[in-house]
Amino acid sequence: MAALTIKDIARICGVGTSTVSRAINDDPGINPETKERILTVVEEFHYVPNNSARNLKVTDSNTVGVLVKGRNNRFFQSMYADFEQELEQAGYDFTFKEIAYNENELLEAEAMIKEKRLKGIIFLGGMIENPDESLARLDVPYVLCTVAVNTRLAKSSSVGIDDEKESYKIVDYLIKKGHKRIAVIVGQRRDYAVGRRRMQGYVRALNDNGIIFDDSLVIYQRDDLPDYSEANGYAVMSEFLKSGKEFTAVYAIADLLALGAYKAIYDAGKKIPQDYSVMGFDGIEITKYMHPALTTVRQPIEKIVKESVDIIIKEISGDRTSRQVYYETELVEQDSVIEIL
Amino acid sequence: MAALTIKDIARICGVGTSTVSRAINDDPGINPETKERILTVVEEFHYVPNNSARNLKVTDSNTVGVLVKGRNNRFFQSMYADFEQELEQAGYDFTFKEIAYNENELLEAEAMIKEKRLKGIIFLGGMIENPDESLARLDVPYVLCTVAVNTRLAKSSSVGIDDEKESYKIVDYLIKKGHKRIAVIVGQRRDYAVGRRRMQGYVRALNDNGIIFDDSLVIYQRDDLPDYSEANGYAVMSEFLKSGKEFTAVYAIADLLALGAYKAIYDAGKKIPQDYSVMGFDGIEITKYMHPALTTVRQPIEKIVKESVDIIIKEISGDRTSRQVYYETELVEQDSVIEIL
DNA sequence: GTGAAAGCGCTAACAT
DNA sequence: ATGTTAGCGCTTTCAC
Repeated sequence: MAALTIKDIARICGVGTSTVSRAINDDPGINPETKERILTVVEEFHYVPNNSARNLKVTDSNTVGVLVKGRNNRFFQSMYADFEQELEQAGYDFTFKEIAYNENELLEAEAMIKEKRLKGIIFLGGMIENPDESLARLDVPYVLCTVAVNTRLAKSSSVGIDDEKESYKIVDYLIKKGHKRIAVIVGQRRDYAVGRRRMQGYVRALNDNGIIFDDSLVIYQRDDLPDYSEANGYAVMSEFLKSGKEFTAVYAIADLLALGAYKAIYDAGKKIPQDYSVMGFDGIEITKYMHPALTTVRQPIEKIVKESVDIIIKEISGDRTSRQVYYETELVEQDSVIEIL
Repeated sequence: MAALTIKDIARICGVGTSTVSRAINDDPGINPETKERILTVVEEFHYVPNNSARNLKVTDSNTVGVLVKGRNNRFFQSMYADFEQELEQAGYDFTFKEIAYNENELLEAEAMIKEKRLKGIIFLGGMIENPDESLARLDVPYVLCTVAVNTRLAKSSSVGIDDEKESYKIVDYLIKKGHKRIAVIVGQRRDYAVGRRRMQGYVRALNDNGIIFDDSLVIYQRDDLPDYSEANGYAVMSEFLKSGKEFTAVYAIADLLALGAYKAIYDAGKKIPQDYSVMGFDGIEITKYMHPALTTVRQPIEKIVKESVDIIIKEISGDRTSRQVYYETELVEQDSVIEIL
């Protein structure tokens, strides 16, 4: 049961290793009969090539990596199928890698690039500081897809939405529906990524509508529960309801938080939207199945993915122009918001 | 920007490659000063070792692989964190790999084993025919974790639940609550995996309680929608409701299907549980946040994961006894079932 | 404590 | 069309 190598197959078939290599890699310059004979043996002995050896040797991989910050993030996971499809259609192989929030995406990216000889890499999610500088040392083109950054980008391509602006849209919508006391479930206290941007949009919308910002309506996620989870939304909303603060609407900066908030509100014996209107952010599929269906803004993930792939391919093909593309979200009016007054 | 190799670092530091290797791998037999000097250079030049080369050379990996059948399966994803924790605690590295439903797990397993020099592999989910035979050629120990099989296992270790029995439990519970006309949302028409087993439990529970099986109450998932998804549950339940069949409870063989069914029922202007009781299967977290919270059976994922890891470690350590462990689910009585009559 | 050198399994020149 | 061979970048004896 010792692992078979290409040499073993070559010996068994009485051919050279390169011929075996040609057979298993669909190389054109090989006699079809020889090929078939070899493949039969490969099949019979269940020979499986060692990818490490192949990766080590191969110079021209044709593979694009997708490096996802955060395991188990439903929003990003909903994009995987699109990435697969787009990359496949463009003739690229792909490899996904999910890393934990506390892992360093830059190191991981470099490791992936070397290990798999990537042609390009797409960063999905997370927060990268000064990408123009920190990512400059990558050997291959990269695209930041829904990645939060703290600087204006010049050299780094990016695709996503403007979180501040879209957040503004939500709050403005609630205000237009007559809401003045709008609670908001934001990130953890020191969230400098999307949570912060969405919070900023909230504040600006209030200001523009002449509503004084009341920080007692700001609900921070707990740091002892998973970020952006139902459990976190439930915990903080339950607590907030107990505080007795007056409000007519609550805006959760992620749909799953809203789902948790729903339960907290029901537990308190209140009704949505009659007692409290609720809005979310992201537009994940589950919002349709919530009861009542959650009014939210939907990120155009198909467009975001397609553009990310388009850019990485252009860059791989030599066009190193960096582009920053922002898409608008779509306001999905469902049943969780009521007009008041 | 050409990729740095260990040779480059060695040259820069004026040492041999093996010394660099020792430095980056925390090898004990190295002068601490030399080590520090090398690591400084490594840091400065952002040298990242090539994992393919390392994997190729290394014989003793200490890595366990987890091969997941099905991308984006929320039930399995909820187990990842536990796997990580258990394996880490046991001193093993791990690597996850998700493959599509139509990919061959056996081939993929062999490739993984070779590429990463795995010490053992855990199959998560899916359906494997005749594992005793088909998996015999793997070079390393393996455990089937929540994998459906069509034979009695002798050589293959497995951990999971008895789907038939647990399904029986659910239906029996509904019957004890007075329900006689119980619709069931099952797998696609030719599902030979867990869907089939759960269906069998449904039938047996009816029989044992003297209720005649009525196949017009069996609702098959559509094959043009994702398996076990909210969308599928919604679509088939909507259709079923239109048919006007009489029933008082519906049992969905997966929680997400139940979530879809909820919406279908609401859309029809009916109430849960007053008009229809609903039960699910799996006990994923979201069931707590559904409205009303879904009564379901919860798979003891912590136990399942822990036992899987324990077994693989024992087998790796030389104890090749094969074990088949079945856990009971926990009936989580929430608010979606009402007693009738 | 450190360096030289062999070789992991494969692919890609280069011969033939 | 096929075989021989050189290395990809690393770890690991084995000398020193």
